[in-house]
Amino acid sequence: MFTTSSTCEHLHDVQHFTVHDITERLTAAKEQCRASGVRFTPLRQQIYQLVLAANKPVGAYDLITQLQQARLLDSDNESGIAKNVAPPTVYRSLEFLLEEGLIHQLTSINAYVPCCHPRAQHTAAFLICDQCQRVQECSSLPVQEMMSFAEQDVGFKVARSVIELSGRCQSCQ
Amino acid sequence: MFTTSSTCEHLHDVQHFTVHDITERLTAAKEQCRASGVRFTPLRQQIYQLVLAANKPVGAYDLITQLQQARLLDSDNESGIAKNVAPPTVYRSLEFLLEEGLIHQLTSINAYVPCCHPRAQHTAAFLICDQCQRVQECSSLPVQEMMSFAEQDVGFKVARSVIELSGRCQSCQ
DNA sequence: TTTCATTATGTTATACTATAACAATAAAAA
DNA sequence: TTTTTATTGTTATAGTATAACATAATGAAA
Repeated sequence: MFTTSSTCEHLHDVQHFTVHDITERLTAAKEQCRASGVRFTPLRQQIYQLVLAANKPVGAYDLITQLQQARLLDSDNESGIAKNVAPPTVYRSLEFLLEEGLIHQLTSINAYVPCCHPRAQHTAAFLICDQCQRVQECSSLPVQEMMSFAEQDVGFKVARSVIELSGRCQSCQ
Repeated sequence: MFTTSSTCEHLHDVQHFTVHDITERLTAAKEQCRASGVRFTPLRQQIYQLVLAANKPVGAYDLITQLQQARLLDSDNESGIAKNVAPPTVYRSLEFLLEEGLIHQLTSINAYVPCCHPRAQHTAAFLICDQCQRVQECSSLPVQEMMSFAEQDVGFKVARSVIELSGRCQSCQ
């Protein structure tokens, strides 16, 4: 976990967490939210957990399906009828998690992954393997240079960035 | 047109073409297609023209609307009833134009812009102004470095790239 | 030229992604 | 408690994109 490449200190697999890792992350997230005075509600925790537990980028509608199944198994529910979970429910929580820097959005594939270094908003690039679905997050030099190019050389004030490279990861070649 | 920044030889506004520029582009595109043995059909030309003429990134459904209006004005059409233009019609032509390298897709805003240097597939970054909608295309050093970082340092074989920075352009600050 | 194969476009239907608007509920503050 | 605020539920719909099959136009072969 938190694989550190020999050539880049800021390159990480964003998935394939152990149960222990997930627990750790959840605890850290709780603390972070408490510290910044925002509410890490059960729903938000649950969705964060689902994003962490997935071994690939997860879509909003995947999350809806999983939430419905989870609610189906709830002790309260004896009817066996799935409670409907509507899109706004997950999109709002995803937005919260994005704002807290706990997850990243992969715009090019309409999916979400955990942030490998939860902290204040930061720019990152993502390497998305078409084959194994693995995602590597990278906030190293070339990313910084791209930003400084835009801001310093071009005079462009960057508010949001989408830097996503798709292809084949090393182990899939 | 083809604004060249003093600090970067490969930074260009992708829009605001004169009528003359558009004609020139169309001619060049015809020649390019003829040379590579693909068919630059009237529909494809028309859609390319619409993308060139727009002074901002244009969405697929914008193009559908414009196509419908254009067909409404056709000499043949005396009924005054708009012929329906369905999504596949424009998506297929957009795909063609992308493959020929005549346009770029802006994934983060679901829109399309002309390529400022039509040629074989190339990697480019885009600076998208939230305010004036202007888009600058950039294939300069930082972009190259990002690619070489992925390929050389990480061993990731890049097939497609989405590099889009949104914010405020210099003149909008 | 006629026939055949290929490519392009038309057409219908639908899948997928995301948000608006308002109601109900739960938590925090007064 | 009462009031206020934040969160979640609910319904409806907007926006983006593609599958599948029919028709038409083009280019190549006979």
